[in-house]
Amino acid sequence: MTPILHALEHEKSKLSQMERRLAERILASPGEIVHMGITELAEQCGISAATITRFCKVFHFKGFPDFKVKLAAEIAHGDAAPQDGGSSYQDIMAGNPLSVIVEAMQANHLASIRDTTSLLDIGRLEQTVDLLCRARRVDLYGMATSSIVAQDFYQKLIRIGVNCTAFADSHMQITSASSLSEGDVAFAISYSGETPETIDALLCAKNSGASTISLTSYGSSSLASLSGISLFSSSLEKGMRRGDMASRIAQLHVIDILFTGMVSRRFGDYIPKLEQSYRNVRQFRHKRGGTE
Amino acid sequence: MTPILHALEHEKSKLSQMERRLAERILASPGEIVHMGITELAEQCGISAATITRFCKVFHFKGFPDFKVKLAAEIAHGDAAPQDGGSSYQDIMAGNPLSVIVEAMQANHLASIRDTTSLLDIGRLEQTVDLLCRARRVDLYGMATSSIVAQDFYQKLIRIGVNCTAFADSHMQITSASSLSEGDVAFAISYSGETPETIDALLCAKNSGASTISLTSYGSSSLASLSGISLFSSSLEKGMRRGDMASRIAQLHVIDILFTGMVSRRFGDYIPKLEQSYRNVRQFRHKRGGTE
DNA sequence: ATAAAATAAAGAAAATTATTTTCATGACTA
DNA sequence: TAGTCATGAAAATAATTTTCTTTATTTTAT
Repeated sequence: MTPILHALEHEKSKLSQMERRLAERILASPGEIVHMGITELAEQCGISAATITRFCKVFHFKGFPDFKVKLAAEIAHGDAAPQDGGSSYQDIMAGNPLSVIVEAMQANHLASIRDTTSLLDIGRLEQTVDLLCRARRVDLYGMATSSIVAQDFYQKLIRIGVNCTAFADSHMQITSASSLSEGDVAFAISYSGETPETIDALLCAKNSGASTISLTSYGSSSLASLSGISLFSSSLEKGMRRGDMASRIAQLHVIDILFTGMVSRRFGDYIPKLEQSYRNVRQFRHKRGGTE
Repeated sequence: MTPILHALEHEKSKLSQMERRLAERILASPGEIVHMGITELAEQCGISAATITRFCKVFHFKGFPDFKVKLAAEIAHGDAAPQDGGSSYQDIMAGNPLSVIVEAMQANHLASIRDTTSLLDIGRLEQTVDLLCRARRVDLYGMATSSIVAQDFYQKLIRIGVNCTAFADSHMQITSASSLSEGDVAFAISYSGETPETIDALLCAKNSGASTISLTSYGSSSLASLSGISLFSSSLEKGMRRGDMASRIAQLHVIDILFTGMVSRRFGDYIPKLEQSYRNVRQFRHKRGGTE
């Protein structure tokens, strides 16, 4: 199932009555929805158009048309792409031979990258790249698995001379967040979007006047709601226990896009720094001569 | 090419000037179009919105929104699509619009995962899983980008109670390697396979009697040659400057396979520990209650 | 060959339609 | 009993489509 539909299914229980009715209608025949206007859909569900718009915002779409386009892209995925096991996530069970695991893992990771790409909102990416390029200082927040992603981004950013930090320690995150100010950027990464430490840090950064960006798995989450720009990677089905594997790869995929976007935008500034950083590492090593 | 885009390409010559300009804009980056309003697109092409609507009708769509939804569905089909085996890596250039970067990045990452999977040697993977499951102690070595991968593996391994370390500091790596002995495993990760610090650490581990495993980009490298088991991720074409992006994702892909292989093999031992580790994190958080 | 008529292309403005926001109401909750 | 929440109605806004007009191009009749 596609991330959007999956998210609907998953969050259905948390929705209000009318919203649930809408969710059910969408799940019943997603293919129809994409060719409908908001009014038509509202009538069919016996609800108001306003509710539909609100519903779309809950799921972080810009509005109903945006929802339609993204949904259309995803359902298209679903019934195509059978060349690598389809884009559905495979659960990995006990006692499977390694060859099965390899296949399943490949299917998962491929699906996760594809799904993430189709969820991406170019406009938001642009904004994010913009903020990051301009930022006086960038704070990266993430715990556990997400701290890996944060550190990865950190390594990239310092190579192009962006003033940034990535603390794995939650106290340091807060401390750093408190000292941000306008023109700074706080970037929070979380698989669930509910990691308290990360939420706290982002809130703190927001209060300090920094721009806030989140990268979470798709679906409504606290972190996404309270951040200025919310970016998403694809989420996995419930049954899949270790969803953070694919998620982490999907998040790195987004990070790579952001970073490349930055470099591409400010080629002249960044590339020399990047080259220099590579050169310095090599040079230093040669000088040292492998001893020590 | 998708039917819609193909049709545009084909009929382009028969269209009028302004319509051709529009068709070209759409063909240039179809992915962007679906997220645009008619007005925005009109401006970008220097034509009027009316022309766009007319254009859509020529191609038998109900209107522009209808066109967008259909196009979105179609490019979703096509965007992955290197099932022809031609999994070629795209170079990412300066000044590219983000939509192009997104597509290129997706192509790269998908290709890199596919290629890596096909390079994998199941036998070696089995051996590796075996060694890791039995190991008294596991050392993970990796510098810079590869240290991210090492830390990721570290986080996974400690969750299932494997006694392991992942130092980013090269002195600590050596120190730790020196204290290994038979029955221990040293796992070295490096994109180039030539990182001196990592090579030193692995050599040291080998001298101490530990089993040695390397994970590098495909090709002959010092690290691969001197390790007991050498695993490979896909290597990129020369032209691609920042190959470490895709490489890192490919390496994580391998790590995921190894880890899942371990869990799958010793399901009874590992799963309870894994569950416990998740539970503890949650529980601890609740106790704390979000204060502090 | 040239002027008038016809046709086609394209934009501007008007009309329409779709979507979003605001506001008011009633229902449920603490 | 105040307060929050869900919801729809209506107002506001935005997007799209249609109509109308202009301009350029081609055709045709002289």
